[in-house]
Amino acid sequence: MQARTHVTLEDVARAADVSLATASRALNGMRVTPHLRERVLLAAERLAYTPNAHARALAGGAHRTVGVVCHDVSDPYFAAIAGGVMRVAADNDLLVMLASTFSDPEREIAYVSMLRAERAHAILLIGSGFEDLHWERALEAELKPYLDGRGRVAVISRHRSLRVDTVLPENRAGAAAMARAMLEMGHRRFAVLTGPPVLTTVADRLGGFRAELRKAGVKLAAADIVEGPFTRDGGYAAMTRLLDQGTRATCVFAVADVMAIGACAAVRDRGLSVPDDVSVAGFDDIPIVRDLTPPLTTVALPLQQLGERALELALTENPERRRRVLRMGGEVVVRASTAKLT
Amino acid sequence: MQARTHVTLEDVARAADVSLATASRALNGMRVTPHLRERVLLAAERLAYTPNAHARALAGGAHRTVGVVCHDVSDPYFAAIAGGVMRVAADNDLLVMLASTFSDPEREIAYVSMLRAERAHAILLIGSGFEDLHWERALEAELKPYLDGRGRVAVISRHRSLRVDTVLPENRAGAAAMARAMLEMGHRRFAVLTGPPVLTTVADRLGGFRAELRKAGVKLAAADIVEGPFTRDGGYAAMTRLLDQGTRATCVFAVADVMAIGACAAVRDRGLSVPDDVSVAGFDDIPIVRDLTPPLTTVALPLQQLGERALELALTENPERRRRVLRMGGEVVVRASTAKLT
DNA sequence: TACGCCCCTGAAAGCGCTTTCAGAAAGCGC
DNA sequence: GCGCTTTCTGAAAGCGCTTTCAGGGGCGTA
Repeated sequence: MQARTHVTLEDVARAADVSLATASRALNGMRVTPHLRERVLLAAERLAYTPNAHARALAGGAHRTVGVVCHDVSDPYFAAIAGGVMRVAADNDLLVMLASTFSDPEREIAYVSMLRAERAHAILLIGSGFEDLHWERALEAELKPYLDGRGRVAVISRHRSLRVDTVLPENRAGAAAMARAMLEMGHRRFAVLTGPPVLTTVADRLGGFRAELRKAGVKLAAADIVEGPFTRDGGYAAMTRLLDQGTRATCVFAVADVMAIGACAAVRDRGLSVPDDVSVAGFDDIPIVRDLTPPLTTVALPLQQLGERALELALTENPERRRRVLRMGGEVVVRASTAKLT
Repeated sequence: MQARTHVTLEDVARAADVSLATASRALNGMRVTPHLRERVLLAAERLAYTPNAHARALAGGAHRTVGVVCHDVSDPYFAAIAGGVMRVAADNDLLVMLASTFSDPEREIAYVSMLRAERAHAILLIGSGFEDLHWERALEAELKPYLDGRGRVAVISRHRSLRVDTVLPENRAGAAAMARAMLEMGHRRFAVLTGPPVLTTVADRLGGFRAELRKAGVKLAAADIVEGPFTRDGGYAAMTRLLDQGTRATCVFAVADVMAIGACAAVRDRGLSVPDDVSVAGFDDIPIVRDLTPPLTTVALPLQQLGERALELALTENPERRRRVLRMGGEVVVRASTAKLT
């Protein structure tokens, strides 16, 4: 698209018979005689002029672009968050560059590098956060110019040492609350369907749940923690394995709703019932879960708001240059996928 | 982010004690004495140099960026398509600029303009297509530089006159097939939950369904076509209205799965049963619908592939400069949300 | 009518990179 | 060892825009 096919400011200036400088000023709303301004605007309109964003950015003009990195836009969790980001972006006339890493840390770094090359105004990392200091160092190095500046990065997830503004879902507390809720409902035998443990999000949810059980003196056998990819099918497979090994759990906690959905399907496919034979709980409260049968008990996160707040955070100056942390969500929503044990 | 905080090629060249030109060549893999190349690469590494994508684009170098415009990323339909786009983008080292219009045609045009300003390699319009020639003219004007070039635009949806490469879901044929399937199951009284009629996608689905009924001599009363926003809640509200007005339909066809999901909820909330009291069918086959109870009968679209093919289309040269049209999907998948009428 | 001040316009520099164009260095044959 | 060709390197010219810096015109004041 770099062919001679684009109208330039010079073309407009010539058509309006003014200098380049004047044309630029007219287009950018600076003081120009109304008469000339009109001529320029008209010429621009007639020629269907679109300023070259690259030239503008290069010359130091405004360039309204933000970068967002997530695992997978097609996952309802990220889609919902992205929805919030998009809303704020639209309100601020920002163009969003979205990248899916498909959970590959290398790709995450590569994308951040590309966003840096694009000189994105702000960078948002959603659900990043790997339990890997080596990786975090690399990310930090990549993010350097942004970190030095005035806080134009925000993350949604916990990072071990990265000093950036954070919107933190209450993963640990939420999972703990879920454990408490299930204990109160009389459950004593649990199983957990977990995702890749290198993700801090997973670690926190699993950790919070376990800790609370331990506090209550309830054991969680290693065999009852089954790991799988962070997807519907991952949940299905994990639950199937659990069933295969003849688990005695009465309550299964999946660290993400999408996994819980798969788990429910697996239970049903065995001819068992949720919640009569086994209670299933999830995490996230993605929109669809209230329309399932039975509707899913889960830990609610205000997903759209997560995205909104994160972008707002990245967009507002941070004069004190201190890491701002916004904790959100974490309430247990009990629906019909979990039953009281009598 | 335009402060003096970024390392430039000049810095690298100086550090490596070579000229700018040599540094550029070394970094871009052109012929340079191995000895010098290594020095440059090392210097670049040490300084954490990231080329300025704007400068590069401006100077005519490669700039790997594509623009995607959709209604709302958080909608499962678009999310799934976007997933496909992301996959192909990742394979091609492309950065994706994603914009949500929230179904506002003005905003759609504004975004295309921004993408044009960014000199995006390719532009993808997903589910665009308004039944509004005035709008289409404006869009065409905005897209001009891309249309003149060698086919770097693709759309997923039908446009009336826009001459661009198209990945076309079989909306009309799919809806017709659904009508046939329902007729074969014995239904004779129908209702349709429809979206904004200005969307060609909606028009085609509604049109295909109606035409097939008419062909079979089955009437569809105007009162039995209820319109609502293209969302879960829109479907819920529409179905509620239908129920309120005492519809006698035995089968309700929603022009989108998300609406069908809302419709099912509305039916249940009335204490009625899907499919015993009323059959519900949708369109799209978004991933979640097979996990609903009952699983949703729908017209299947290979959503992810839609996105993949569209981007591939936009990325491949089109020497003959003819509009390429790829028709996809449209098979009826009968699940348990629809019942035979005896 | 003449002088000074202020605002507006135009020329030009530069943002960071790629690429052309010569010139320098190196390689070859005789 | 000389002169030619063949590489490879460095200087410089843009890419399209914003912005500084003077200069010029219009106006107010005496």
